[in-house]
Amino acid sequence: MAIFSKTCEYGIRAVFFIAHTSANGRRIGIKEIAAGIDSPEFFLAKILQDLSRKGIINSIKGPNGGFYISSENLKRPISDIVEAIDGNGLFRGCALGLKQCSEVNPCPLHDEFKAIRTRIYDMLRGINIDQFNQELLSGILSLKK
Amino acid sequence: MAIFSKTCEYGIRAVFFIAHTSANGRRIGIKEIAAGIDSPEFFLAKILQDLSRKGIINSIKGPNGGFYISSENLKRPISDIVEAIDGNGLFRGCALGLKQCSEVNPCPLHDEFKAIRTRIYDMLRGINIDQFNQELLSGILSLKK
DNA sequence: AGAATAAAAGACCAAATTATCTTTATTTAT
DNA sequence: ATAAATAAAGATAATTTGGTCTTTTATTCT
Repeated sequence: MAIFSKTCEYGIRAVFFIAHTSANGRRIGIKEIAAGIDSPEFFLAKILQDLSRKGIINSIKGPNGGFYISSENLKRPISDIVEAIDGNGLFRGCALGLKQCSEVNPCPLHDEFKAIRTRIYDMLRGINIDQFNQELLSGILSLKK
Repeated sequence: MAIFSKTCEYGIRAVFFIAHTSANGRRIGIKEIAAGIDSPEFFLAKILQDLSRKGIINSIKGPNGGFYISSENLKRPISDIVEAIDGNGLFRGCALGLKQCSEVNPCPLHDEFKAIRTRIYDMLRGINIDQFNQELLSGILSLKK
């Protein structure tokens, strides 16, 4: 198993791509995004519709329309995208799927994973979308396979 | 998304349960294990068959048969169970699903996740099944929901 | 107003995961 | 030998995830 679902992988990549290519209010269409991050177009459309409905990204219909990310949304941490798509299962809940697992009734892996979960959460919450723009622009980072 | 698949959650819980209840060569049947860890019996049977085939746990058919864990297998790290069931996707590969992601061509989350993946792997590799027995016996840890 | 453009929404399909039930093979005890 | 116990293997079904296509709605431009 991977860390994120396919949906979430595509979602994060698309958000970075939109932020990267549509800086200063310019919009970008679904076809171009899908090609840019190498994902199935119609599937990605569903994902972006969902993120748009949830207010994580922005969109406008019609000619010259497309997806973009408002300046407020650019400040969102990556954890917002992950939580919107995959929920908080990566950060909370028991690694062994036990409902009663807690501090007083810990599963065998409870303490070990507590630290790791916190670290993942802090990391994803500590960086926002905008922070990657410079690095993407300077060509250090890559979004395509 | 959770960290492990359902299959893996049940698998780990079952392995702990077998190790816990069948110390010194005693065997335990699938029904008892399923009840003990609160998992669907036939589904768990499949999982244990698989782990048995892969040599992670041991089993014997017939009267007084059942599952057990040899002393060598008790020394296995938890990572062996995870790798046998969920593969190494949690430890290796790109968090964003990019095939070309690497040190020289890193995805935006590459460095952040490198440390976390390593930590998860080291943790799961650093503790073996046997180590939990004492804690389970002393009642500190819990396997049932 | 009408045509063109683009996302939103809805219907559908495929594959993987999770789950259940039945039959078979192996071992033990009588 | 036979019966009983038990895991292994096989078949099938339900659910979730991943993916595709078509129709509708909103917007813009002429």
